[in-house]
Amino acid sequence: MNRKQNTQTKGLARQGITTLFRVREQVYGGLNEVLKPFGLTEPKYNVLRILGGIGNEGLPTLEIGSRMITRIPDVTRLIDRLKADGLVARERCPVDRRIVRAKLTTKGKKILQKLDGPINKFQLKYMSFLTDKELNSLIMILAKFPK
Amino acid sequence: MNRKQNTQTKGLARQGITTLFRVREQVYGGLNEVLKPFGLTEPKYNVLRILGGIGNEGLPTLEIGSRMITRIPDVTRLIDRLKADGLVARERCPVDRRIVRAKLTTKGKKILQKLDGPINKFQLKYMSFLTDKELNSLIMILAKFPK
DNA sequence: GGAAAATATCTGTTGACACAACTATTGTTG
DNA sequence: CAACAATAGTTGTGTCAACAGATATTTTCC
Repeated sequence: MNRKQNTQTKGLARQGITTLFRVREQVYGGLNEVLKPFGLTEPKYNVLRILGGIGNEGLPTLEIGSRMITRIPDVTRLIDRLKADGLVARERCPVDRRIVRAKLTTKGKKILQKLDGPINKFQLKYMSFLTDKELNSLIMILAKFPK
Repeated sequence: MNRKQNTQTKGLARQGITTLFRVREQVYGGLNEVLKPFGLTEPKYNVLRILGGIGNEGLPTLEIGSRMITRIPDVTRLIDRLKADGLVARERCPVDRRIVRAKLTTKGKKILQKLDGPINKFQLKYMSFLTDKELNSLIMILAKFPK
């Protein structure tokens, strides 16, 4: 009986992980479709959203990296690309000259605003498969995983 | 009240997606750590697992692609790499010469066997944060999303 | 105050991914 | 049965990601 339980739990664990991966892939694809017409990818959008959520003073490179959902080891060149797109600007901190802060340009702020509607629509669309109760459960259950 | 509800749901939808992404990232990272000592990545392992789950006759390239969890547009070169590792073999179907089947080599089968323990351990480790009931709920809720 | 450690970022390089165009083979249809 | 469409894979090309090592600046500790 103990063995049976264990076998069952094993199967469930596998199934849980597989389903988690599959659904994430689905939602991730949907997000990238929303972003594509704007010339953005998920990691790029991630940075913009992080910078949009704070004040006008910007954030140091590593701080951006640590706040990202998708772990990216090379934030420098991700920001290089955003800079090439004209969406962020860089400035070296005068107090501690090791630090480089990135902040949104006007163009970056505008694109975030323009994304607001489509992103909201996307979020509601993909979560519409769940009732509010299920959505709450999902969040609660996923919150049990350690950061 | 309707507006309030709506705003709340919006926030929940955002939170649900963010948490989903974050947890997947965590688990995905854990999986890749298990695979790394074996010279594998998640997509590579994914292919091996798919080929291991069927008989000895192998599967056509596109069929492998459609069964993968992570959507990969370029299965050909993924299999190229697995072939270079000596883990899969290719053979052109004599009946329909458009089709190329990939199948596990002995080395590929062996590495899957060697992975069996570590992968099981990994799965149980990451799902140990949940009770069986929560794990069941998670699977049930995630199953509501369309394929 | 100067050497060593720590911090913050950048660069080089290699391999992997993404999108599109291309080839080869088979199926369909007038 | 010839032409066109459909199917199955492959290849070309540019971009991106991953890992390691290098650089610049500040902090720490004798």
